[in-house]
Amino acid sequence: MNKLFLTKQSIDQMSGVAYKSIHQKKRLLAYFAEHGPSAIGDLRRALHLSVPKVTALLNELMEEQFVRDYGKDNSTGGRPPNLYGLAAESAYFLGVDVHRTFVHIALTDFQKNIVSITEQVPYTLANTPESLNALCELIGDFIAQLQTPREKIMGVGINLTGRVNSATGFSYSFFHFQDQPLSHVIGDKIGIPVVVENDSRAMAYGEFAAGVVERERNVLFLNMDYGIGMGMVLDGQLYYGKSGYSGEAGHMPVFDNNIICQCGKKGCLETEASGWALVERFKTRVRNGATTQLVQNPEHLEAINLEAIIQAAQSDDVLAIELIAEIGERLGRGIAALINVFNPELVVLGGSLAATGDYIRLPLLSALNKYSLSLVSNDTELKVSRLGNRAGVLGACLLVQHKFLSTAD
Amino acid sequence: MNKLFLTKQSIDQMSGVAYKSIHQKKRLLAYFAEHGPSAIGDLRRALHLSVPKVTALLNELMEEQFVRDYGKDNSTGGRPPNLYGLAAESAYFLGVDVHRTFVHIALTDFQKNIVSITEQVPYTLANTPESLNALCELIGDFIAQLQTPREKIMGVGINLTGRVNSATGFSYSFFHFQDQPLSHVIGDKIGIPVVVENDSRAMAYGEFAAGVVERERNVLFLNMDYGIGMGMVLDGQLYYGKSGYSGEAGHMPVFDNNIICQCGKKGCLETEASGWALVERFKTRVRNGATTQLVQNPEHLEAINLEAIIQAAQSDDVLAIELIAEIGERLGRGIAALINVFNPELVVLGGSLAATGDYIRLPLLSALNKYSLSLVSNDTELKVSRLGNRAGVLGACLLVQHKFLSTAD
DNA sequence: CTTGTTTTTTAAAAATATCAAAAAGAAGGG
DNA sequence: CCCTTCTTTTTGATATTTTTAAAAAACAAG
Repeated sequence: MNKLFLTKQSIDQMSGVAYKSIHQKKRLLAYFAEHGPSAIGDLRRALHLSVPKVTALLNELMEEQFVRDYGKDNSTGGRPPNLYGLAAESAYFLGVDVHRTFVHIALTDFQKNIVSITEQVPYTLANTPESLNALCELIGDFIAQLQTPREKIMGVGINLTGRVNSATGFSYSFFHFQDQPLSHVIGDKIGIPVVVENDSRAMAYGEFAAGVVERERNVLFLNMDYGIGMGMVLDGQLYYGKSGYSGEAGHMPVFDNNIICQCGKKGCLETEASGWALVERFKTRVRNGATTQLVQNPEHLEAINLEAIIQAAQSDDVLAIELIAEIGERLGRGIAALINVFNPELVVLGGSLAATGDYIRLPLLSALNKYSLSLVSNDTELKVSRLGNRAGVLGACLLVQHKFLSTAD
Repeated sequence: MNKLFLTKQSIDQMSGVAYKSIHQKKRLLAYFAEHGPSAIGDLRRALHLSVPKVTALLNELMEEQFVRDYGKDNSTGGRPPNLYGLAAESAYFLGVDVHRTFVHIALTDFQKNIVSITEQVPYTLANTPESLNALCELIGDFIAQLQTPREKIMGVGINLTGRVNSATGFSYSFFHFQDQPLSHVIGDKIGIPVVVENDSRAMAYGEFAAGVVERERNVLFLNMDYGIGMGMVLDGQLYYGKSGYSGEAGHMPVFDNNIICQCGKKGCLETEASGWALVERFKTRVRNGATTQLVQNPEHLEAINLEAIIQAAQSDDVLAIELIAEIGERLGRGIAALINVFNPELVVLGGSLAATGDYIRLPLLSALNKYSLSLVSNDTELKVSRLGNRAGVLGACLLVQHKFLSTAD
């Protein structure tokens, strides 16, 4: 039954009609994945095929269980068309969102529903083979506990921070121990094809495919955490750059300060407009006598970390709100630069700092008006992530689904 | 004969096979345009068609004069394959590169050769109907003087500065007098389909399709003139953004100065790293007593303009070279930001300032090392435009050709 | 000149589109 | 409430297009 998902080698050995048939079926499924259940007429127009041909393809796909009849659509005057769509339980996709101290793992069905999810599984990310093994075990455990039969899981998507080239399957910042691509290494261990992806890009895709993005085709997604990452959807496609290192917005040199960034350079956006900068500024203010819910004794600043500050802001801590606004204002300068360059329809604020909602969004918005060309920024909406901390793990699942239905070859 | 180039309306009325046949033929021609003369076997693989089908299509295209037999390729051991390619004289494309005080006009054949070109035609760009009429007359004069029959000119590409949406045909900064798109307005006047495009984007496409770009698929093109514009080729496609306003790199807020930019904001890249900034700094230095070939009397600074400074640098004027290096250094900061975001394979330096070659390129390069993540900038090459001041006009021609062969619908 | 290799042509087989007919509702009238 | 008419979708038979597979052709090398 799993005849649709093939390796690149087998494509060359395939006969012309076999290739064509698979290509057409994938295009049908991809159309369903993007547009939901559809009538034969729509499919015909979109794929430039005849009605009988589409009917035949759909019948085969229904035989293969990938497609299901979704009943009648509302009539437009005459006979109502039949709707066909993906059969939710015919294929599943697993996503793993790896953070420094925990992972999220989720399984989605063919209809993009979350079937099973475990969040905040304790895990320590380190660039060691042991850490990689531990990750594979966590994935194995998750699969073992599922109701879903293993062979129905068509792929596993894994998000990692740092430099990842999802086309080749290589991760350079983490787990780069072998000559083989990491995706193959893990894929061999767990026996399911693997796609590795950069975390911010996966989050961007999550919001794009199932989040706050509606019809927009040019979207910037800001992953605001301790650092600042960015995922970009341009002309409806995830953008990678030459070797998957795009989106390092946090290291744009936009300030004239002397703060040394993690990357070793000075003046990076991150040095003044990131979770890291927020924590530093918070500590400095407390040391200088500012009061906050978070700490009573200015000698003991251990309790101050990013999550704590975000929580404090949500409980109306004045200092937290004030400093988050400052961060938003500075971030606005960086985003203004990006808007001038990309002319996007939408900028999505994501990552842990996005949980502060309008506390960060509104100062950012006013900075945008200050720094970006008004004509350009009038084109651009600014929204807060809808998926929140599930953006990554959902993005991983959906990205695997997308890759399996892609006809790029 | 001109059956391949159709309006969008007629596509819907077309029968399925007619559409398919045109689609396939266009794909063949587009393949030739990109890869040059090719053998049937290559075409078969690239288009996923059978050999007899490709043969039949080629025969029709040869009948229609678009394709020509280019003789035998070198044998790989057995029978040598026949090469087919575009017939240079079967279709022509006209490009018009509009500057403030002059225009370049050129005609290219189907093989991307320049058939005829007139450069620096005096013309005054103003946002008035008269100026638009004058432009149309210049185009008409150019066509009248050609040997090429008018009906073989498949399209006219026109580059304008400012905000241009080439998909809809609207230009907003210039000639926006009617509700109709500008491309239709001009097209009706001269009787040939028109494509309007932003100048920097057209230049970027020129370098991409026939200039310094070889196999790179992610390329940033800097148009360094009085202002700083940018055209972007991402994943092998020109990037437009939501409404064709992308690439405003000159207005990224990266400096903390108080110089007010043309756009009304402060701190724009252009305020310190553009031809405009170069002229201002040059004047200031001369007023403060610096010596230069350009002026003897510091009271008379009229002779100082961008072209003069560039020429002075080329004749080894120390002040010019020094200030150009300064501009390059500052521009490096902006480009570093872009490289961090785009992870491109190549950044092309174009526009009039590019004529200074290594005088601007080398300081820029060292600034890049200072400001961008080394891993990212190691991926990126920095080259000077090959087409020089012909990038725009050639880009206009090639972009029209590209649009006419596109199967996007 | 023969043999080996690769490309091109050809004719039979398969796949696909077209067009006409049938089916499935919706709307309106008796 | 049922029947007729209207509209649109779906099906089926036929015509067309496309692929397949086998034969022929073109050239290189021995």
